[in-house]
Amino acid sequence: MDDSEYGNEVESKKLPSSKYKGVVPQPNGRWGVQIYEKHRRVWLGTFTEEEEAARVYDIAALRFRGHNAITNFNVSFENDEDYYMEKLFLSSHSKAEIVDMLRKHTYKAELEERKQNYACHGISGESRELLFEKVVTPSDVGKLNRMVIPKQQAEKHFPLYTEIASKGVLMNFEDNSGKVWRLRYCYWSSSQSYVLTKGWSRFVKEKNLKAGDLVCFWRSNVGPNPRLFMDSKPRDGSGFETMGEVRLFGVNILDEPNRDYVANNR
DNA sequence: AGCTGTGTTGAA
DNA sequence: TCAACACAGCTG
Repeated sequence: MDDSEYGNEVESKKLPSSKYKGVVPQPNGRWGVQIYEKHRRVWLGTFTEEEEAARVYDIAALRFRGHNAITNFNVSFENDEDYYMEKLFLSSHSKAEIVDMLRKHTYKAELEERKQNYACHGISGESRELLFEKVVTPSDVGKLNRMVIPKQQAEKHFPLYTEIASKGVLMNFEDNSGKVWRLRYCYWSSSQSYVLTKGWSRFVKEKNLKAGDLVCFWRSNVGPNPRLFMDSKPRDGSGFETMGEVRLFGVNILDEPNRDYVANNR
């Protein structure tokens, strides 16, 4: 008898199965990773190490299916700050963004960068200076797609010079999850108002902002560059649940309804 | 030329 | 939903 039935893996055409979920063998000995969603396969890249591939699957599973997803390794450090940071990181990126990072092998680096950011600035605002808050009006959250910044606050914190006032400037704000919001800020001479325009309606929609809710603006001068922050607070909060402390743990931030996933082929 | 990732199928 | 298998087509 020949040895084709056993011990001839080297020249055998049969690829070795992986013991890990979502991990499939590649002809060259590397490992592919895939996850399924709605009858469709989402390709997560190829990796040299089988275990690395398995961890990639786990990350995608957490992002796609929430923290109860079946994974290859135990990722259940409830109460662990690193695990919380990772959940926050996952929930503040779209599925497409996470898939992209996994495929490009940049997920770990980007997560670490976010953690560094957190360590430097904190999420609870201890290094942020509150600039001002505004109770949003019905027209701020209506169809005008703009928010008026009270003139006194605008001129104090976000001065615009006449040459560019009408054209406006693009400003980047981070919210408490680390998500960046890019908004146009300009002066409308017709109404003599300072307004946030392009990008504002997206913020309203995603934060589910209602008239009477609060929008807060901060600045941080820690680190190389000054940074701006904005986020919303519901109208009748206890007044204490700002951001940062409680409410961080135990919230199913990964259980949000699914949104945009578009496979990106490149 | 070698590799990745898709097309496809059948099992659970 | 899942992995197995074959290989088209992409990349360098």
